[in-house]
Amino acid sequence: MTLLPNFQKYLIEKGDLSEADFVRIAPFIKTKAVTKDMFLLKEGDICSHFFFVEQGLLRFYALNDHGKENILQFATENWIVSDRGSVYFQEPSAYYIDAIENTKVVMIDEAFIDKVSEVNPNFRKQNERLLQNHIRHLYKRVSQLLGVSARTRYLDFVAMYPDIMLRVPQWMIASYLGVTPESLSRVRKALAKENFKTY
Amino acid sequence: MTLLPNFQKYLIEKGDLSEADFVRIAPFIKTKAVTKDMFLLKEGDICSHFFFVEQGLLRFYALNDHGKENILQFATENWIVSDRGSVYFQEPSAYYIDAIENTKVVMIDEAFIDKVSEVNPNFRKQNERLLQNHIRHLYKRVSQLLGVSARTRYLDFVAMYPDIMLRVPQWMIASYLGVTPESLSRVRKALAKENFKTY
DNA sequence: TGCACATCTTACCATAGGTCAATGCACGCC
DNA sequence: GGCGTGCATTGACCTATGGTAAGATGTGCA
Repeated sequence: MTLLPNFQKYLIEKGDLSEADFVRIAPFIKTKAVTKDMFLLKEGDICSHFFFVEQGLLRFYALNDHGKENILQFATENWIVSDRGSVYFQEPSAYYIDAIENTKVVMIDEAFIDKVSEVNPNFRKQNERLLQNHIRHLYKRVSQLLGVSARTRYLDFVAMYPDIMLRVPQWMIASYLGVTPESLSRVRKALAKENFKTY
Repeated sequence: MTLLPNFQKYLIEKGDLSEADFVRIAPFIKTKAVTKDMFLLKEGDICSHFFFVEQGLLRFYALNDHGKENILQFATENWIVSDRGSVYFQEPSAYYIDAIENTKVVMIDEAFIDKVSEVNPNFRKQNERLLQNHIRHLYKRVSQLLGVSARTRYLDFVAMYPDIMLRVPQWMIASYLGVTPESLSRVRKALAKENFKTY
C-alpha cells in the first residue's frame, strides 16, 4: 500500500485510534489519484464516498441557474469533502467536485466507518465531534455571507486560509466569496492603495 | 413528567428507539419553558445544551459589526438548534438564541446522548445521519446566498417554509434572507404586481 | 374608544457590486 | 522567439439593493 502519512495522522489524532488500530484497518483503505481538472463528482451522479485529501487540492461547487459556478468549499490536505446528502440518502447530487491540483484522496464509505468503529468504538463519537465542528464552520460562513461586505469577506478569507490563497487562481476566490472576479480585483486595488499588505 | 409527543416521536422515528427504550430514558429528559423574547443563549455564554423544540418557535442569530442581526436559522417543532462549537469545545458563543413564541424545549447534552446510545447502540449511527443531513441543508443555504437574487431567495423560502412565513414578522424573514426589510417589501410588491400568489 | 408602539410600505437618493469590453500580462508550446 | 490561451486589471455604464425618512396600517392595551 502506498504511504498515507496524513490520513494515518488524522485517524490517530482526530479519530482516537492507536497505531495498532491503524494497522488493522489499513487493508480496507481505498485510495484514488485524481489529476488536475478531473472530476470526482458531477451533477446527477450519486455520490458513493467521502473524500479525504491526502495530498493536493479539490473544489466543491454548484452551478446556478445562469450556469455560473459557486464554489462552496476548497479542500486541501486533511480535509474531507463530499455531497453528504447523496451518500446517505442515495439522491442524485446537485454538486461538482474536481481537482485543482493533482490530488491523492482516500475513499471513505459507510462500510469503512463501520469497520473503523468496530476496531475502536470510540471512533464514532470522535467522528460526531468532527461533524459538529463542520456544522459550526458552515454557520460561520452563512453568517459572513449574510452580514458582511465583499471587502471584509476577502480579508477574512486571507486571514483564515492564507495557504489556499496562494494555491488557487483569484477568480476562484471570487467565486467562493460570492462576487465577480472584477469586483474582487477592485477590492484588492483599494486595499493596496491603503497600504494593506497580504504578504 | 409533562408529555412530549414530538420528542418521543422524534426519538422513535428518527433515532430508531422502541417505545420501551423511550420509557427507559424518560427519567433523564430535562425540559424548559421559554416565554416569548426570553433568551436561551447570548453572545459570550458557553452553550451547554442542544435545544429540541417540542412546541413553539426559536431563532438563532448573530450580531454583525454594525449591530445588525443576522438570523441564521429558525427552529420550529422538531428542530434542534444550538451553538455546537460552544457545546463541544467549551468556547464562548458568538450567537444568540431567543424565543419568537412561547416555547417548550428539551435540553440535550452529551451525557444524554451517551445515555440514549447506551440504551440503543444504533442511536449514535442514526444521529450521525441527522448531522450529515444538517450539513447538507447548510450547503444548500450557502449555495443560495452565493448565487441567487433576493427575489429568488424569497420565493424559495416561501416554498420551503410556508409555515414559518406565517409565524414570524417580515423583517425577520428579511434578516434570514440577508436583505433589508425595505428591500423585501419591494420584492413582494413586484411579485404582487405580477400576480404572484403566496396563498 | 383611542392612544401607543410595532411593522410594513413608499419615495427618493446613494452606493456596492454586476456587466461588458478592451487591454495587459504571464506562461506553455510550437 | 512568437503566439495562443487563460487570468487579472481597468474603465464606462447599469442595476439591485441599501439608507433615510416619512407616512400608512395594524394590534394590544388603558
